[in-house]
Amino acid sequence: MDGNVTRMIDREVPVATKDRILDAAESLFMEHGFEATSLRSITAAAGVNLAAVNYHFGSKEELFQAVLTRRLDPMNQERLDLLSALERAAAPRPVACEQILSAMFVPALKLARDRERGGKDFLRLLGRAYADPAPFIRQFLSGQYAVMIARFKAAFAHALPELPPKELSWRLHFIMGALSYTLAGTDALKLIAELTPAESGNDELLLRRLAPFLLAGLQSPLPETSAAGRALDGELKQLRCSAPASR
Amino acid sequence: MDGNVTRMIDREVPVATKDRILDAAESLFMEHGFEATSLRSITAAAGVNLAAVNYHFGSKEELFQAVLTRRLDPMNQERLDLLSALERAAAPRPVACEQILSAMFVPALKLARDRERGGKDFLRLLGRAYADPAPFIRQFLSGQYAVMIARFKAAFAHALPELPPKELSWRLHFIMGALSYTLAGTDALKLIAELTPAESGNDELLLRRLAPFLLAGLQSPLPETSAAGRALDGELKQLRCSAPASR
DNA sequence: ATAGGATTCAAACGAACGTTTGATTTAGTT
DNA sequence: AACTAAATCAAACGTTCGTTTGAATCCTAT
Repeated sequence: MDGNVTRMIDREVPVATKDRILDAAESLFMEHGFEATSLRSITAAAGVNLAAVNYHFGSKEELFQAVLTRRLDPMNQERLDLLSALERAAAPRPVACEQILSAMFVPALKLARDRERGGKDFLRLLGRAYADPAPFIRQFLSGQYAVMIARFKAAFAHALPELPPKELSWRLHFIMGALSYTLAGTDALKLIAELTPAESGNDELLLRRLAPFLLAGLQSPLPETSAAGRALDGELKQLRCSAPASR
Repeated sequence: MDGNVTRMIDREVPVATKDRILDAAESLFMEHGFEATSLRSITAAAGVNLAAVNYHFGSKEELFQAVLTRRLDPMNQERLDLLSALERAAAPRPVACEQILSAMFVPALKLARDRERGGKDFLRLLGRAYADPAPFIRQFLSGQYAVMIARFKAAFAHALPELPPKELSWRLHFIMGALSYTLAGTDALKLIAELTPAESGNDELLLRRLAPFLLAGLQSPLPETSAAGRALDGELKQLRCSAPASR
């Protein structure tokens, strides 16, 4: 339709259409979610023909997976490389918790800063994908993360030898929850409203505040000896004695 | 279609259809999300006519809000009542952090246990709604939670006088993230796979492990003095010096 | 018994969806 | 220049969606 169709810059002009689709899909999936985003809106935003998605990617689901894979694979690989470097540097001793956490966060931060390669749009999309009920998304993420999670769980287990494995699993679960929710940036509650716009849009600032919070949680005492655990005990005991379903 | 249409039990048979729709919608919205759930599947599961939703609720969006309101309003009211009771009992002194947390968690636990009134299905739906990008859902939740969040934020501010207000906002944000993610129970990652089925399905056990984790995060040192903050600093300094977008 | 409002029903509405088709254009090889 | 495979295109496919309609039915109050 428009003029600049074939830009023969230096090298690599393999499939401009594919990348245009991926960029548009990344932005629109981020904004509206998977189900609420139509292929017609994606192809219109990308300036390509409607049939191009099915031609290049096969289906809408495969397009979504391609959007995730494009940035997730390098980021997770970088996380693993960082962790390996930390483990080598720590010699026979285990890597400290805060350093393991930094190996998880730094690649995410790096990606958030890189505006030309998706930037925060992608992190928001990723955070949203974690909470999506679609089975194909859950399966896909499980596969993508399996090895990385296993490596990091083992590292944390060495750093926190006194923590039972099950407890560690729970805490990693909580960490992923806080991470994905904050990255998604939905903020259904208006907690962030009182922060300045510059702050609420700054992923780096966000992760730098999240890391200490999660580190403290990781190193917290076991539920049986925690003040919170005992407080819950007290309230629940009352609950059990009172009417189970009053009103 | 079937036989038992008009059950004249004691009192209150006002609108069985409305409740049947709400129950079916709660379960299906929980399983597939808002966009991916059709009114036809809801009305079929409820055993009512397709037009009943628009007749009784007006639209699909209003039905979704009705599903949330039905259980959210009483739960949030109970949270406020609990917090008020704690504040009265603590006299002029501020309520302890762990008790404020318990005032947030106990009503959720109570609802999770109450199978007859939605139980965990509703909590999973709620957790999913937090992460939904649809504007009408975000607006609705903001309105529902505004007063409760304000009250609890003030309580935490009194319990943690040394914590800057902005930092408290962030930490409440992280708490809501971990809470909604764990309640949603999507678990895109296979962290929970190694737990026994009895454990992974037990919301009470989940919240009793989450509370100490979050309490530790709330009481953690400020980012500037935290080990995690310093670890991130170190890694990021390297990052800034190296190539900003290599490969 | 009967009028009248509330509810249920089958049927259809137009719109939007993901996907497919077959012709047409583009780019690269011989 | 002729051939071929890859890529793009307009158009249509069949399906499903949320919503509306108008008649049939149920319940209640007179």
